[in-house]
This record gives sequence, structure tokens and C-alpha cells, in this order.
Amino acid sequence: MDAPCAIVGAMTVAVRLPRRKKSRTPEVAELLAWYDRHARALPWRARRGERPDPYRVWLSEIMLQQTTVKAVAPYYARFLSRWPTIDALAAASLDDVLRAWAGLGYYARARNLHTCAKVVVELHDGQFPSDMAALRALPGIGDYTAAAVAAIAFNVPTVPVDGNVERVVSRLFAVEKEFPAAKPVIKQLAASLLPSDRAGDFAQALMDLGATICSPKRPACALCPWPDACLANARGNQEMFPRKAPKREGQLRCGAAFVVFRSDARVLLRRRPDKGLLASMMEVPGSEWTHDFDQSRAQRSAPRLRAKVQWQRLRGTVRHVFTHFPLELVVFAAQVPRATTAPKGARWVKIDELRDEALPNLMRKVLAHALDRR
DNA sequence: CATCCGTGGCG
DNA sequence: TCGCCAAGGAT
Repeated sequence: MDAPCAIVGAMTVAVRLPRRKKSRTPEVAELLAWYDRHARALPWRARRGERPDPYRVWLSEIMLQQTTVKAVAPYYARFLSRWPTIDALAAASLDDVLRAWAGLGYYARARNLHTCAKVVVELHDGQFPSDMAALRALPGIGDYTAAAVAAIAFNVPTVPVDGNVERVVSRLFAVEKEFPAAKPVIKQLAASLLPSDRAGDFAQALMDLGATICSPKRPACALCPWPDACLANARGNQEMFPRKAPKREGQLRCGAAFVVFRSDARVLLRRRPDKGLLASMMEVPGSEWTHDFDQSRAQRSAPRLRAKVQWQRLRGTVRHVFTHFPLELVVFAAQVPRATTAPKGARWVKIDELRDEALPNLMRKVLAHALDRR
């Protein structure tokens, strides 16, 4: 079989055409073998041979939606410690859950999490269903999470397609179609890889591959278990995938925030509406956030207080970036006497106890800004 | 299908 | 500094 090239000797090396890596069908066994060696040890993962706890799988999946492993880890530990079972979580108050979630973002997840726990307890006797359709019907569970829980917790043969899997698959098959139009194609391609067993390991292997090797930038293809199967790798244009249309950035919005200090070391807080941005979370009083905010009229939106209030405009601003727009707030501060009562819908909170409140990070920035300049 | 919904880290 | 984007879901 060897080519007869004894005559030329060293010349052969120089003359021989560069060996072209032939793209071939990805072998799932190679990925699973890689996973057996390199699986990340994550707090919510069952140890080898142990049955995964559907509650833990679900809790971690909700937290991990659009959120990094590092950010989730401490929250997951606190939640699991405080509410070790779905019954415990279902019995908690929504406000306790929101306070425990504060800082993690996407607060609708926390409310859906709480609702979902109660539904599972009431409708499913406290046991997560393994059926995809039943999972999909639960609040906060979409296509991805339903498939992830089914596969990881129950080994149901399905492939959850998240951002990692989309990236891996789009490179593997060099999917030229742009997002989000490419999503159905990628789902189909991902499903075509599904092995006949180890659905949970396969799902997590794909995600680990995407998270640690097949990264968005500078993927470590030399360490990939599928180097030859990957079309993008063969072409050397890995970073061209997945192809995404450029998204336009949101327009700057501005507004004012009002921090009222009462002389007994408390500040005035109120709860936001239960829908929309930062829903149900706490905030300091403030103006609307608009594109044409007029700073000279900012104090019109200050909270109405019995006491005569001298507002002081604090120097500097608080900047924050939401998913779809950047925000810049000017901050006003005032001191009021101990006897001052809170306006309707607001309450006084001890400065020392602010950390226990359901305050999104934006509001923590505002409070820190005011406390620094007190 | 498009938009809304947080936050932190990283190149 | 800044844009990108991370285990998406709801509307």
C-alpha cells in the first residue's frame, strides 16, 4: 500500500503534496471519550454513576440562561443551601426568591422559577416530568431548557441546542446561513448527531466542547476531539462561524435618581412595577429614562415628601448598560428628619440592610454613588 | 421574526 | 475603552 518512493528519499517530503485533512462524519464516540476525560466538574453535575437530581438540573439550567458559569456558581450554592428541594422552593415567598436572585439579572427568570416550583409541586406531585411537552409547558422553560432537563436529568434522547451547540455545529458543518434563520438548520444537524445512548453526556459534552475548546474567539482546534470532522477547521475559517447579522446598538437614555437619607440612617426605596424592565425589583425613586431627558427639569420627578427638601445634585453620573440600551443617570441627594414618613408605595430601609434587598445592580451603583458623596 | 429583558468578564 | 456575548424565554 505504501507508495514506492525509496529512490527519492528525503526529496519525497518536499515534493509530496501537503496532506489534506479529509472531512468526515463526526464520530460521537470520540466526543464522548473526550468528555470522559475532560468533563468540567460543575457543582450541579451528578458524579459518575450517580443519578442526577432533576431539581438541581433545572435550577442550574434556569440560572445558566444567558449567564456565565462563574456568575451562577455562588447563586446556585446559596439557592441549593437555602432551598434544597423543590418543595422548599415552592414554599418560599416570592420576595425571598427575588432577594436571593438580586444581581444575577433577567429577573423574570426568578419569578418564573418560583411559579414553576409551585406548579410542579401542585400539578406533578413535586416530581419534574421527563416528558418534553410537559416540561416545555412549565413557566420559564423553553425549547432549550426542556431538552436540557430531559436529556441531562432523564437521559431522554434529545439534543438541547444552546449558544455553545450552535457554535460547534455551525463550525462543524460550516453553516453559511446567517442567524437567526440558521437556527432550524442547526437544530436538525445537531439532532442528526444524537447517539442511541448517553443523551445526557452527549448534551453536556457538546456544551463543554463549546465552552472550553470551540470558543467564540481563537478556538483551540488543536485540542478538539473532532479536528478532522470539522469543515470550518479544514478551511481554516473557524471564527467566521456562526455567521450573524450585525445588530444595531441601542440609543442612550438619561434620567434622574433621588436618594433620600433620613437622619436615622435609612434611605427611601420603592418597588418597581411587576412588568417590564427590572420587574418587581426595588429601586430608589427616579424619573423616566428618556432619549430627550432635560436635566434642568429633573427635580419635577422627585418624590413628594412632607419635609422641606433641599436637593443636592451629586457630581458625576451613574452609567449602566442594559442589553438593548445604555443608561446615564444624574443623582440627587437630600437629608430629611427622622420623623419624615414615606410616600405611598415607598418605605425606609436601613443603610446597613441594603444588601438584603432585592436591588438590581444599577440601583446598587446609584446608592454607592450617593453614599460615597454623602 | 423582532424586541425586550441584566450583568460581568474578556480580548 | 468598547463591543461582544454567555447553558434563552416570553410576547
